[in-house]
Amino acid sequence: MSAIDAPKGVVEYLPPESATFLAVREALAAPAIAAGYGYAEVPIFEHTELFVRGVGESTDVVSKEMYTFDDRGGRSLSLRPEGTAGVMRAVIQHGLDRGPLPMKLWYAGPFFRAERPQHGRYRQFFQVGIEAIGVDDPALDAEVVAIGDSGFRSLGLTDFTLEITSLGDSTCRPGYREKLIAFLDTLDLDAATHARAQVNPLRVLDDKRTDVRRQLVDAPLMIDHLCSDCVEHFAATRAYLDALRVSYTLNPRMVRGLDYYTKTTFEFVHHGLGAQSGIGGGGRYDGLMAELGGQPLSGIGFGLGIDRAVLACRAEGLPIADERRLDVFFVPLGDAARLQSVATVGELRRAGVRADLAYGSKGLKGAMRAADRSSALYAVVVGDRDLDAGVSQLKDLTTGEQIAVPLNQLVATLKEKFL
RNA sequence: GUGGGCGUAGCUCAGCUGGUAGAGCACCGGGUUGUGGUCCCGGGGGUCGCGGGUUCGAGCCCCGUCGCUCACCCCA
Repeated sequence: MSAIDAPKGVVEYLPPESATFLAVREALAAPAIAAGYGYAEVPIFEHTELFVRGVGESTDVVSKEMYTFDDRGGRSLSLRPEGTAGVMRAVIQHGLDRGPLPMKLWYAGPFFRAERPQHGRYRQFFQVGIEAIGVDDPALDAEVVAIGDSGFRSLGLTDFTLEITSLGDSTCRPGYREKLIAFLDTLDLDAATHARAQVNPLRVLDDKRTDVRRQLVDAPLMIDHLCSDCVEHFAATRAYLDALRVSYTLNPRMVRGLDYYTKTTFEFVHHGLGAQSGIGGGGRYDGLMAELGGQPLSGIGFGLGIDRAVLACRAEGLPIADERRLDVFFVPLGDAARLQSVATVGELRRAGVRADLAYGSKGLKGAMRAADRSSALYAVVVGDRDLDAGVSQLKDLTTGEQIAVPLNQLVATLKEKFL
C-alpha cells in the first residue's frame, strides 16, 4: 500500500509558505484593480479549437504542450495553456465588446502546460493577467506595462528588468519575416534549427548557443523594418512610459511563444532565477478578436507568473507574508471554562479580533505550548477558580506579564488592543 | 523530447575499502496535575525512492525505473 504522490511537475503551497503565495497574488492584482480593471472568472478548460485558432497551431504551446482530452460527448477540450484566448472568447460571447471601450479585465488562476519541469517551470502554474480591449492607444500600452511594473515593485523586487520591443503588424511583419528567413537560410545551422527557421524564424534570434549567436550578429531585426504606423506607435508608447517613469531596456531580439502578438511586446526578466527568468510578459494582439470571430478590435494584456514572483521574492530575501496569524489564544481549564471560552472566542472573531483556543485535552502545559506556537501575542487562561471569581488571566506572551481581567470586560479589553 | 547531478526519519544531512542505520532540528511525554517560549531527561518515528542483479552479506557495487534538480528547448 504505497502512498500517492502529486502528479509530476506540479507546485503546492502549504502553510506557512502559502501565505506568501496569497500575498504575491494580491500584490500583483492590486495595481490593475486600482486602474479600473474588472474581475473575470473564466473556465480553466475550453474547446481545443479556441487555442488552436487563438494561440496558433504551429506554436510549441499548442502543438505539443497542451493537456487535451475528449469529454463524454466526444468534444475535444483542453486545459488552458494561457489566459488571453479564453478571456477574448468570453468577451465576444457575452457582448462585452459592445459596451464602453476599452474593456478592461483582470483574472488569476492556474494554467497548464505539459513541459519538462524545471525550477520555476511547472505543469500547473499560476498567473495574474489583465486584458484591455478595443482601443489602439499607445497610452494604453504604457498603462498595461506600468501596471505589471508596479505590481512587482510593490513586492519590493528590484533585481529585474523590463524589456520591450515592437513586433510590427500585418503591414510590416510579413515582409520582414521573408527577409529574415532568407538570411537564416544562408547560415550554417543544424537541421532542427533550419526547420524552426521555417516555422517561426523570430525564435531563432533568441538561440542561446554561442556558435549560433555569432552567426546572428548581422541578422535583420524587426525593429529596423517597422512600417510608419508601427514606428509611431512604438515611439509614443515609449514616451508614455517615460512619463510614467517606468524604466526599460530595448530588446529587439525578444521572442514571444504565442502567434497573436503584434506591435508592443514586453517581458519582465528577473536576474536571480536561473534559466526560467521571465516573471511576466505580454503585448498587443490586434488581430486576435477578429480571428476568434468577434469584432476587429485591438487588445493588449499581460500574464504575470505568481510562482516565479514567489521565487523571485525568495531569491531577493524578501519576507512577504505576515508571520503573525493570531492575536489571542484561549487556554480553558475544564468544561465550564471551555464553554465560556468558545463563546468569547466566537464573539471576538465576529468583532474582527483573530482568536483561537486550545482544542482537545492537552493539559495546561500542552495548551500553553499551543498558545506559544500559535503566534498570538496574548493568551487568556480561564480555570474554575477564575470563573468563580468572574475573571480571566490575560497573559502577554512576549513579556510573560499576567493580569486578571473581569470576564465582562475581556472582549472590550482585547478589542481595544487589536482593533 | 535530449544531456549532467542528486534521492537515507516530517525537515537539513552524516554513514570509512560492502559487515545488518545515526545526528541536529521538529514532534510527543516527563521534570513543573494553574502557565508557554530557555534548560534537563525520556520517547515515537526509516520497506535507505522503487524493481532486479552481483555477493556469505548491499544504504554503499551494476542494470532498469520513478521523482527532484540544473541546462538545452520552451516560457509565466
